[in-house]
Amino acid sequence: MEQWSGLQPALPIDAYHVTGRIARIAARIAQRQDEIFARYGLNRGDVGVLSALLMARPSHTLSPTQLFRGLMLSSAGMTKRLDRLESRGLVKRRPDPKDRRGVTIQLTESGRRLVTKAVAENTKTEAEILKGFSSKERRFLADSLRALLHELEPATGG
Amino acid sequence: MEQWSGLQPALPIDAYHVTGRIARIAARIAQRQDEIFARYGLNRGDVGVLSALLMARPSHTLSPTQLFRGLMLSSAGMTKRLDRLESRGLVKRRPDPKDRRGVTIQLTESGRRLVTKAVAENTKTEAEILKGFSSKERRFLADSLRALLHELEPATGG
DNA sequence: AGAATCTTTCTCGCGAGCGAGATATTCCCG
DNA sequence: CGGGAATATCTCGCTCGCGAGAAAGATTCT
Repeated sequence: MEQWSGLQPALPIDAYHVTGRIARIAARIAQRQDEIFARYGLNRGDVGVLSALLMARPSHTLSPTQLFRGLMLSSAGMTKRLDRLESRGLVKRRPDPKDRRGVTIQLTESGRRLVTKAVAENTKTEAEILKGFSSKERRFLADSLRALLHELEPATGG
Repeated sequence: MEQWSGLQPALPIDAYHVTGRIARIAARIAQRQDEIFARYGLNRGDVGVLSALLMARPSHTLSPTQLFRGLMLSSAGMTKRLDRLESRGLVKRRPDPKDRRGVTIQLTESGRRLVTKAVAENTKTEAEILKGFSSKERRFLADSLRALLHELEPATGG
């Protein structure tokens, strides 16, 4: 941190130096993810759904509502995504036994295998991005971003 | 899982603690921008074009190629954006006097007024996001993000 | 100069997500 | 218990951006 700060003269940091760069970085990361996931026939949204299900213990099951809220998507968009994923056999819709309006979305075994591979490759690639950062710098960055995210969505953590 | 504070040592930071948060923050910032710009009848892409033109001195003029490269858009997408903006009188297409294949896109006076207002309001809102950060923290964050962006697009400066 | 190649912009058709609203079910409260 | 409000999912029509490729003009090389 000191090493970077030392290089900069005392100019005030305007918000767009942060927000603009974040937008741009996010777009670049998204591009890379698109390339990687395309090798598995998936797009970023698909992987979002599948990996949310992968992390949902113990049964790899969530409701469409949980999914679209967690993934910042409309319910209409989620319906379409789930249609695509289900038609490829990566997830399975079942009636929710507790709520007859509802549906549960379960990751299939083939979905589990596919998303595991895609995520592993992406993780490897993302680690590259941070290779120039020390352990301390990473922690500071991650903590700052957590604070920023908290500013933007007070309810949740992450 | 995410309970630690910045003071606790020794937990390694995985890349997704950075990349995942950046993606999420970018999505939230985008949501806010969408709300603000919608009040002026604009979307984020429109503002990208208009503010690039606004910054293009001295004549507020750029080519479609400069625009779509700088804004990470396809040429097809840029054509459509420019169609929309031109039909509203916010920009004007003229033949490029130096290259008869080309076109120059010029911000109109009404476009200039509109984008100036929209950007001013957005800037005010974005400053709010960083209000919890000290001057040092802002600098660290901005510098880290610049380094990260440099990692992702080596050619350009951010 | 002429041919091959590159560049610039635009057209076409498609995919993905959104908002509005439909339908079925559950919750809340008198 | 019953009626209105809330919730869960889905359908429909729309917008936006993308990839592929067309058309016109510029550049390069011999």
